[in-house]
Amino acid sequence: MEYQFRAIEKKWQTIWKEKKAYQVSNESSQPKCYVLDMFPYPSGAGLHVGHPLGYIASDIYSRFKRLKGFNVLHPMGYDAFGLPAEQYAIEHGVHPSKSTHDNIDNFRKQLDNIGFCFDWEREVKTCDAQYYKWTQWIFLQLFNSYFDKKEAKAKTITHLLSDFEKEGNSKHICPGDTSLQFSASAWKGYSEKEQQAIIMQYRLAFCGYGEVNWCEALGTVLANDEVVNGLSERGGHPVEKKKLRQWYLRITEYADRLLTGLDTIQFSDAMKEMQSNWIGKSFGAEIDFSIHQQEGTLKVYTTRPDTLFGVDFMVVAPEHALIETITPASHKGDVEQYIAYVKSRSERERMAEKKITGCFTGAYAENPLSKKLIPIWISEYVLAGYGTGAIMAVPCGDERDFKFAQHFNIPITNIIGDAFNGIDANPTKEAKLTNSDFLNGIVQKDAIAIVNDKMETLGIGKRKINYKMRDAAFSRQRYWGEPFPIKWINGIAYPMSEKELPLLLPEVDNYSPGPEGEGPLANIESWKSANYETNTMPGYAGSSWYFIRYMDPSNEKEFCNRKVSDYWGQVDLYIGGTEHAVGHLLYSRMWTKVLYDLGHIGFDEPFKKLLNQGMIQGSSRFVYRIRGTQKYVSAGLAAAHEVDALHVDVNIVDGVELNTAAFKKWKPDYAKAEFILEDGKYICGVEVEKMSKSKFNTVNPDDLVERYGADTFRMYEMFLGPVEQSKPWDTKGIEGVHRFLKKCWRLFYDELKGKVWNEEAATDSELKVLHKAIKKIEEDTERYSFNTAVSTFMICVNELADLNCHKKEILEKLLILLTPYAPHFAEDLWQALGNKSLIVDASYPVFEAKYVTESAKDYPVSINGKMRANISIDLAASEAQVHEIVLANEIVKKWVAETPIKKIIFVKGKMINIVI
RNA sequence: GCCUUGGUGGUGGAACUGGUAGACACGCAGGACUUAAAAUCCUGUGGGCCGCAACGCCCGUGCGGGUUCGAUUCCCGCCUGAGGCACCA
Repeated sequence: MEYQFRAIEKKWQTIWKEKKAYQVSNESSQPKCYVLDMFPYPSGAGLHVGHPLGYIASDIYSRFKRLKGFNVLHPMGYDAFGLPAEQYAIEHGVHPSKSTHDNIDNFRKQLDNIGFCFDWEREVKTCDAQYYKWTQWIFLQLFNSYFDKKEAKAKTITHLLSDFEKEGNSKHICPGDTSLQFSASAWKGYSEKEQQAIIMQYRLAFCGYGEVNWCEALGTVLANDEVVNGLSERGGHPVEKKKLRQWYLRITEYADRLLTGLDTIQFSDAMKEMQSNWIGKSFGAEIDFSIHQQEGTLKVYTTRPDTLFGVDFMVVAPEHALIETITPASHKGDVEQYIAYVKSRSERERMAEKKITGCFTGAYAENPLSKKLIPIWISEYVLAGYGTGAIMAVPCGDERDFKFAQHFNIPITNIIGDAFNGIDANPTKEAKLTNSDFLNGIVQKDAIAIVNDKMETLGIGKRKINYKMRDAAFSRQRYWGEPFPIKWINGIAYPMSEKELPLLLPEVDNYSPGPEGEGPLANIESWKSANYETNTMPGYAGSSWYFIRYMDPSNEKEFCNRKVSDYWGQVDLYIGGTEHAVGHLLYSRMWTKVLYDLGHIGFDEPFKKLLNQGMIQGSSRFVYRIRGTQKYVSAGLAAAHEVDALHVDVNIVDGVELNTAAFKKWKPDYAKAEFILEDGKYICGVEVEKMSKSKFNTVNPDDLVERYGADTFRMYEMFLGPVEQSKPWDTKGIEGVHRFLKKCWRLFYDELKGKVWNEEAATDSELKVLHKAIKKIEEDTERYSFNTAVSTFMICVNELADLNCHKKEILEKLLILLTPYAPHFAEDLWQALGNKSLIVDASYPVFEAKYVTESAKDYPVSINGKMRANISIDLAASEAQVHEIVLANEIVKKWVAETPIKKIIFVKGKMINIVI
């Protein structure tokens, strides 16, 4: 009987479904284990081979834990709101809800194909009203809360208001405007509008103004992804910065807790490093520079107040408010021209730029200590969003400042003596200061406190802790997202009541943007007249709390019952890619902390352990559009033109040759494409990069499952390499895994004889093979080393085949070991062996050391670190005996010869090294 | 540019805490079975050198240094691939 994988897999998938084999209860006497995948965005491209990598890993771990006696929660759902569905709607006129649900159906089919043990009764879709009702509810919690600095936690606004009534805001520094101060009586005297404007400055979800990528020609705001080289990806129109009203989350208030919380969770060091760099806590000072012969001060933030006497120029961000007032008429033209140039550039371009650009404002600041006049420049490398949007430049100590000074011939003051060589800046803190008045002779790092004290005494500056992280923009001028439960009346944002939720996303027939940069909802009469907010929430809203909803997915009264969330608690294992390091993984941590602070849940970190699956990379194909035209030039000729490389769907490319007819049909934008061919062909560019729908380089797993079966596919994805490691997708090698399963099958069945397993008692050598495998596979699974577990299975089966072992006693245990990896295969043979219950309900075999103990070890013997011989020595032998045995060995004698032995290193159970 | 991370045979990878580099596979070559193919099985397979062979020797984990009895593993410098950089998710 042959291994009929397709029949077996279909059969067991049906039975599992009928028996509800993977349904999980919220009540159990067993210990709980919550294993979670980052849920997918259901793209039109369907599931690609990169998705299942993490899902297979989590599935293996879940099944393993279940076999080990845990009550395992392992759910799946869809992150279903987002830009691509809307894009698709604009291009094809299909309602995002329809395309999203079609995509979800397709995803579900593909997932089911692979045999995951998800409890589908807990499925969540972020675009379902019954789900986003609670996303809106959490938004209201954020809107109705502020961050109390003394208690370092979120509290409801009512606390704040009662304090305002009693004592104004003396106890509550305003996070939105630190200079804001008012008394109780002033507070009572404010109009409602004024009061609401102040409260807004405290809310954790608040409204403000921010810059967006604005495309005038399309009349819409574009995502960074939709902008290529300053032009819109659709149509190639110019894009510039525009200020719009936006919602934000005041995540900066949580900066410290997000930082310290990292110590309590098991994320990789790299991940923690990334998050803490993103938060970017720094200790520095804010210093006020007065403007020469003018009103006003220029406030800068610096981490190096010790270098204050070395300031040779100031640089302000092109967006800085002061520019307007300080620039004399003589310089206005140049300044305006420079600002216009910067407006066309993305933040990324500005930061990555190697070319030095800038413009002198014509104004001067005064050094608050030395009174020296300092020219004020504008440059794109200073960003408005960080610090005060202005820096003091110290060329001798900072590389970027140094290059800037050189480029614009600004004289450099040396304040670090010999430590500055005039060729490179030296960012040291260890040099003794020179040219620095009262600081001369003091080591820089010690001077920091001295300068800070002095400035605080003189009132020209003060110590300041700063964060690189900014508040998170939380609104989109789009249709396909959660509506805000907010009504605008007389310019005041009023929250809707919980009873009015969900505020349903209305149907529209046209997804084009509204007037003045508003979202499509602004085009709906009834929506506008009801005064609803016209923005929608961003993609990450729904994904910031979905892990909680899985615990209690159909609760209509609460986002999650407290008893239930207390039972499941933190996610024990969370698997997903590092690309979410500073987005989703920070937002969801913040939401969890807010919900915890407000008493809705009992844990303040969502994920106890994070495993970062590597990216399965795709092999992308590119076409090259000559800038500003609809001409596409073949890869080999692209160098001769100024071109933009655009991703093209790998499925309309044969190898590297583009199917030009399919390309024209692919997107309406390309319908009028003209091609410049080489040798009659259009050759595409190739690059290995992240597999993603937006790069059109996805490969579908269905064909592989069809050809080799789900179990082979599962094991192959694991066998590819460590789950944390990124690798480009390649199907070669899948045969080997398939052969392994067939070989394993033959331990049970012979093609001619049929069943070959027997009831004979196992021999010592068979038990040794089994128990070696139990130990290694259990350890490997526990430490997520699934690739080496797969090779251990191979070794085990190879050895059992060599021993001609067909004994049920051995094989039955092997099947349990194999269950997490190849569930259909294991289930089928388990039942064939006569078991009545499902194999997922079996218990994991227990390793017994007595079967694998060895009495001797083949020691590698090296001479001066080079391996020369292998000598088998009894493990009980004493060190002296070992020396004797080794020195008596012929090969050792030959190498040592007459040379005196300096020492012999003996590591018991490991190796022997003779030093001569 | 900044942050993070990787680089080991023809290929994917193994070597878990500094202790036999290349497990397990793929591919390739040769062979068995077969009318043939598929499937299956067996043998070999990092590079080089000496040799009929056995055996043996040298080199070898991106590159250049260092620490150590011993380095794929630790340290310093460099080259290079990937992910992220705040509106893709």
